Amino acid sequence: MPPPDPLPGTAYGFLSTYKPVLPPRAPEVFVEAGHSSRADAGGQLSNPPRPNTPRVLGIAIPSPLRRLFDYRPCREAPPGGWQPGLRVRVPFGRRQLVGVVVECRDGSELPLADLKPVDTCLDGTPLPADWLWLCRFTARYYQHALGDTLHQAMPVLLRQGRPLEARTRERWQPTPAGLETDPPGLARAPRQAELLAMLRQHPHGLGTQAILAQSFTREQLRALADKGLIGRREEPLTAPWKAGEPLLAEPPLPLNSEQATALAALHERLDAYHPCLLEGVTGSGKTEVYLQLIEAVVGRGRQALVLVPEIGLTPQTLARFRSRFRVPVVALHSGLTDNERLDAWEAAASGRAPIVIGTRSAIFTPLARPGAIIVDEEHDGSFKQQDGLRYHARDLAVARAHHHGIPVVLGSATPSLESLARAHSGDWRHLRLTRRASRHAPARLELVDLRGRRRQGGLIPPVIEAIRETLTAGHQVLVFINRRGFAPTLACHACGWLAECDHCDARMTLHRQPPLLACHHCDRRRALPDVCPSCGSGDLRPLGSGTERTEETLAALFPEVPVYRIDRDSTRRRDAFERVLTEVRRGEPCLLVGTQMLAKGHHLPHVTLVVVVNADAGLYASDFRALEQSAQLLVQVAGRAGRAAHPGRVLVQTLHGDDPHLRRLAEQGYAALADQLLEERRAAGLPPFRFLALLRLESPREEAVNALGGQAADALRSWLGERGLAVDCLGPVPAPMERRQNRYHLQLMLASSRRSMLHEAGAGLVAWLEATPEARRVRWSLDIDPQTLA
DNA sequence: ATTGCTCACTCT
DNA sequence: GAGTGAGCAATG
Repeated sequence: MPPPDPLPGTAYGFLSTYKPVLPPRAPEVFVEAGHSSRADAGGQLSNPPRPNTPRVLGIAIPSPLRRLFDYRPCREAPPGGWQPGLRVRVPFGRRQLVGVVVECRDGSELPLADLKPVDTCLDGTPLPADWLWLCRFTARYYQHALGDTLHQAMPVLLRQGRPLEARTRERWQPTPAGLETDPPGLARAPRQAELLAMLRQHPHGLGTQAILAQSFTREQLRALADKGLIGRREEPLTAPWKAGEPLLAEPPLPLNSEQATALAALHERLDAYHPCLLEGVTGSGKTEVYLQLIEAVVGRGRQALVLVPEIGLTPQTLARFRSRFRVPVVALHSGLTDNERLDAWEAAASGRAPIVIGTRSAIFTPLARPGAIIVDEEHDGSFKQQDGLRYHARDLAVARAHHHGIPVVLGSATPSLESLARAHSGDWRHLRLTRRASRHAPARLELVDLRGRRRQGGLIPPVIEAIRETLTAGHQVLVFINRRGFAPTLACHACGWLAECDHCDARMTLHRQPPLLACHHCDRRRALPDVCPSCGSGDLRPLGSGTERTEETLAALFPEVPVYRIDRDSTRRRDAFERVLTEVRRGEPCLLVGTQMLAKGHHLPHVTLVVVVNADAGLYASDFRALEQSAQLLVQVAGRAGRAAHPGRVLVQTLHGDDPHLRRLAEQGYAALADQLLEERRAAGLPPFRFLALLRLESPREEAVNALGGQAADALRSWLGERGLAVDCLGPVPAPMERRQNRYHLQLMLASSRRSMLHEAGAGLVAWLEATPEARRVRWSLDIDPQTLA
């Protein structure tokens, strides 16, 4: 029986039965461990079951090739027999690669004699089945090569063939002989006697690192061990938590009635697939609901996986989880070494780590006893990978929860329209938290009309006045401006010349620290010209404002108050950002100028005024998600204001103060705007009411992309017609920024209200591209459910 | 993706 | 005639 559709009506479920149409492939024959093999067929009951010995292994190779390669098993079979999920070292062309067994069969399209044997099997037991399932699902859903998917979903050390085993740490403790009074053999060894005395104070033993830190030596340890006075024990780095031991290190916070209702709803179904949208305004206590859900899940001996946006895995977030629980909280973030990452993966896979928290790629962490998946700030764009394997971790979380039959909670103050549509339709449970802990209603957005006003560093006089009042009252001000650098570009006032990048269809951003022109699309840099390169005039002026210019203006206007700038340029040093935040949390009046790095996640309790320098930048972008994303960002920024005892103000500068969308957001809030945007999306036939796939083509040669784009569109259209597929094919059209890094970008859009048809069309298109010689000279990629059309 | 091969073209 | 680089086919 096929599994129920995890996303009813919009079907991920069809993937479980879907077979690509082109190119023809041998049917997947899946021989599970312990089943049918010729060796077993004639086996006698009295014999122990012989390990499964297939004649052919279908192996996924780390390469972009969308097919398996067949090998013969090596002489030495792994202890449990040949099974999908085993890593093998294989000869591939002139190289040796680490691949993964995906199929165990008895036949091949090729004569068996033409197959090379596997070199060695690297695993005693297969990599976790849940992980393999997720990778296979991902490869099919995103139409990506399975070998590459598996490769990317593995920690680096596993890719290199390192065994998957728990790293251990040595612990030393006294033996019974060492515990007796006056053990022999130490009369002339005072340091050894001291070391033994120290170890006798620690009945559970001490780690080698701790002992060496006390300036004892390995020789002394070895000498005591040789005398039989101390013994060595290996223990895993992450200690297992045993059911029944106390789980919490500190008591849970009391819940308000909304939180209690939400938590009760989650408790109702902990043993089944249960997708929930937790829509909670900033400061309404979503995290506490997560923590108490995790408590219940771990209390039942299961594991919880928490996904957070890239920017959200801060030391504070982690500290909150770690201080609540006595059990280990394993964090997966970009700062880990390869060894640490492997340890974390192993701890999750073995079940020793009850709580795993990480960013996008953490969705591929195997879990021995999955109990719940939580996606915090589910609307955040960083959950979608934007190159290579273009997966969406939130969507995979839902598919994975369905596979495991466990709850999945998607939390946000500003849910994506996709998730809202599912919640509205009743497919997902909709839980709401509307009350802030601080009693104040969330700050309203006040629109401030920029038209015809003199601006200083992007700010108009009444706004500067409001900043002055707030600082005078002893509070902090956050100025949000989504543009790095000093000014968006440099212009010649004599001839109208603008600083443009040679390699992209984009203006170069003017920076002052250090002074240069930089392209934010290709990282190309140029020295500042003294005179206009076009007409020789000296009248070159910055056009518009970025963070540096606003910082400079504010520093000049308010010399008595510190101004902190937070953007990618100012926080390049690892801890710079954290240092500023620590300083800001002390509560002295100050000005914060920053990009969206500041808008997300950070608690800034002393900020009572938020200024948005220009709301229009994102609002009128051509992308169909621009409005949704701008609204989410504005609400997130506004959420920084007035979290403490003071209600906050949010001033939003705009040239379009009468824009109906912006008005609706300001007057009625995000949910009201979201409802309207959903209606507009429905009318326009856009997601979440129809599904998109975007073929991107890219080449240094403009003619090559244009020719291929036209051919692909023609081939696809006639193919769609033949098969009677209800899929629209739009384009080819140049990408919004056609030339980037001297490469030309073209795209072809596929749209359908039926996921299965879209998927079939995508598979057909990929097959055509793989069979078309011209496509080899153009870089192409198919983006399923594209997040942006850029 | 990576490798090795062929063919054409340059420099000595 | 050796040296180099673009284009291409194969990878089990």
